[in-house]
Amino acid sequence: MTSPESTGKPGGSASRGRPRSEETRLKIMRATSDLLRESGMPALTIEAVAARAGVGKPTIYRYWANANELAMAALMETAPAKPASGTSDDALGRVRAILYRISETFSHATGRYVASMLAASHEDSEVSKAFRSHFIRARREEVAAELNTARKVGLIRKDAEIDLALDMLFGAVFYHLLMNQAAMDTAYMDNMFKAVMRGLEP
Amino acid sequence: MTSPESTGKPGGSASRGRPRSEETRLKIMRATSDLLRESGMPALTIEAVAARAGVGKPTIYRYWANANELAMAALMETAPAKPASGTSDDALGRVRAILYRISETFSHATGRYVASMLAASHEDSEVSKAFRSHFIRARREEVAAELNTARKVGLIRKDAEIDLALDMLFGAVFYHLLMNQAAMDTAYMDNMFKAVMRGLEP
Amino acid sequence: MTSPESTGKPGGSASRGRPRSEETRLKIMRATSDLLRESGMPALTIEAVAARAGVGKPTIYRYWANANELAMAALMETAPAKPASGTSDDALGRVRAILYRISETFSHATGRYVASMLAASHEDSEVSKAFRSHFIRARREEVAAELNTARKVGLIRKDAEIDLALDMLFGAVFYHLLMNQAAMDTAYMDNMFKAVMRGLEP
Amino acid sequence: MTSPESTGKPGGSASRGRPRSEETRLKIMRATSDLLRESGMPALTIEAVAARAGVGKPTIYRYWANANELAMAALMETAPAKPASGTSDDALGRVRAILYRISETFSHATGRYVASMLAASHEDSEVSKAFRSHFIRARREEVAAELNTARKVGLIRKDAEIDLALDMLFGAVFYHLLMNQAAMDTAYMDNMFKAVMRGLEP
DNA sequence: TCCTAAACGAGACGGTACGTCGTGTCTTCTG
DNA sequence: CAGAAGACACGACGTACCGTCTCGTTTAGGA
Repeated sequence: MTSPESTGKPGGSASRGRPRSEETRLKIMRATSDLLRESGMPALTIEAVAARAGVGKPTIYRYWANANELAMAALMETAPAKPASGTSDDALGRVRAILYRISETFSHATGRYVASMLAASHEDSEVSKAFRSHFIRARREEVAAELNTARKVGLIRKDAEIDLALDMLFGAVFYHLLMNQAAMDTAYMDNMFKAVMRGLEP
Repeated sequence: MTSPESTGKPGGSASRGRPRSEETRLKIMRATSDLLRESGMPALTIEAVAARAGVGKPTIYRYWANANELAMAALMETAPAKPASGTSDDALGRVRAILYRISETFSHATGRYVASMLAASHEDSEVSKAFRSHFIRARREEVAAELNTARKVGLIRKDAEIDLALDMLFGAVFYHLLMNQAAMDTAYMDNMFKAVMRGLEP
Repeated sequence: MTSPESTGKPGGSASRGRPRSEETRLKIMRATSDLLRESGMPALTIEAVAARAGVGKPTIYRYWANANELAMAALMETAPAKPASGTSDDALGRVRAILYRISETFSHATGRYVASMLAASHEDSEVSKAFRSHFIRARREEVAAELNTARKVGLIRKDAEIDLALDMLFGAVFYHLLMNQAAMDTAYMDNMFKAVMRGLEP
Repeated sequence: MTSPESTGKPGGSASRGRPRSEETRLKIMRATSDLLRESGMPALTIEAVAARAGVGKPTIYRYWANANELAMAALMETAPAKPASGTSDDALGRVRAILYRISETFSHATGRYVASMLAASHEDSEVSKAFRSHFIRARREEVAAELNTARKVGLIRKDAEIDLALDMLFGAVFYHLLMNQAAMDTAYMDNMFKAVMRGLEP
């Protein structure tokens, strides 16, 4: 999933030669995460990763095209999309929980990098797409599912535009993060959530 | 306003030596904008700017600390916060107009860079703050003023939380830009606006 | 012999990584000599050599520490210690021939640089030592051998101090060069030689 | 004598404007000597001298053309050609004393710089000539005078070539310095002197 | 069981840009 | 007006990484 070059090419010569070592990939990922955590993106040079991982530079280039992709890959492995723990029993409560979690995740050091990279990555490389999907699309669909449930149950209007609601919820969270460099506090989040819901309620 | 080091400072030794040349500063700004427009951020090296502007590298470093600050300064001079033209006569209409304008501005090439840089700039350098202020705070306050007017006139609830509304409006616009790499279309924007307003109306 | 870092070193890790390219070294030497010949020491910048040789600057620094060492290395390769051609059949005649040759060598453009560098180099780097050895020690020992022969044959005193004679012979030649910026003329050289010999003869 | 541009132009406009300050010149000389002593030639930049002397760079350039000339000027003021103290009463003894002194002078740190600069300076600027004259020609003529005296008194041959003898004496001293980076020891010097004299004695 | 092709470490290579330093010239203000 | 202060265009410095290459050395398949 992570490595950009699909390994199994059944057609052709069917993978001759020595296969890529999973251990090597792990060493690289580990070194990358460590460097990111300790010194941030600007210090994340291929050179440094190679030295730290005890790996040749070409080996890294075999897997990823540049430092950015490398960072994305590492962040995806390091910060897995953990499911919302301690779920409430009503759909809207669960939505709120998810938003809380997101707000917190992205307010921490590493999360900040993820946010920057999400905003800055224009290219549509494989890794870039995977990254977006991993960190946004996935959570977005999580919330979308809950809202659909809520709609079915009648908690929100039948003709409520889910997509719009998602833009507003996520938008507010991220914009607040961007502006204030900190997670939303509970009260503010609740207000925001209520305001959006007011626009959706029957 | 733009140059990071205020020139005046009558306190101290009252500006000894040859004063900095405004013309030089302009040449640098011009070269920077040109390079940004033609080839984008990755091509914006101090080296290239110096060559293009016919200026020594140290001169650039005298004014700005790195390529990022340089870019921000240039973008601020180049893309001035033009006031909303063709203003409607009702406050909410004007808000919508402003949001449209923002959405369009940031969907164009240069605007995309501005957005990325806004999201990516962690440091709180002087220039960085000015940049945020120039591109966001200013527009935000423009809208805030309109919403306050609307509140006074009774178009929205007396206890409506303006700040929250601003987060939602701007958040939705930027988040949409980020996700879809394009400006909101008219209909979508109208829906969004209506939804937020529904949360605020009396 | 010339390259400062001996390549062999069988002890240790036995030359890992891509080996240094002899061709590259040659390109650098060639460019250096050319620049020296055409424009002299002040024009011998690492930058210029790199450009001319079609080589990266770091590559040059991998081999030599600074422009001076680079120049020395190139001069050693370019101006090889050619043996005295047309040797006479008596030892003292051969000595005189060698001195002539030295006087001429160091009175030409490149030779002047060599002389300056010999006089100016204080440090005792590897290259610096090799340089001295190449241009002085070697010739000196050539002459020393002849004088020893002469002593055996009885042309000069048994207790003649060869080292002293060498200092006087070479000293006079170089000092004259230094003062007059030109090679000794034949007559003057003969006189000098005779005077020194008078101090040594039986 | 030292400053290349003669200050007192009595003819013409009779020194218009503020006259050059001797104090300024002295500050520059002092700073130059100090820097030379403390950190050597490579550290002797116009920039550093200006800063240390509390003087503007243009002021330095008004007096000297480059760092080399500046150094020469300072060395000439700092290391004055002190006359041979404790003179013996015979001419050859005095010659030997002078040579001793030279050998010692040029074996010390600053002297080494002087020697290098003597050897390396190709250009024939005003200062360069003065420098040579100050450090060599003067001593040379000192010795020449003694040798002429000796010739008159009959200590050396009537037809002895004084110039040649000077080349040999000074040559041996400087060459030895160059090769051994140290002053001649007494015994060696005596031997050398005797050997040259043997070539000259009646 | 060999053969062979790819992965791997190491590091040299041609480059590009960095940020700094020094040069020598200039411009402005102060004494 | 000389002189200090320092901005300026220029150019070289030595360093850091880039991404590619060439080595010698594993490490598995497929022959």
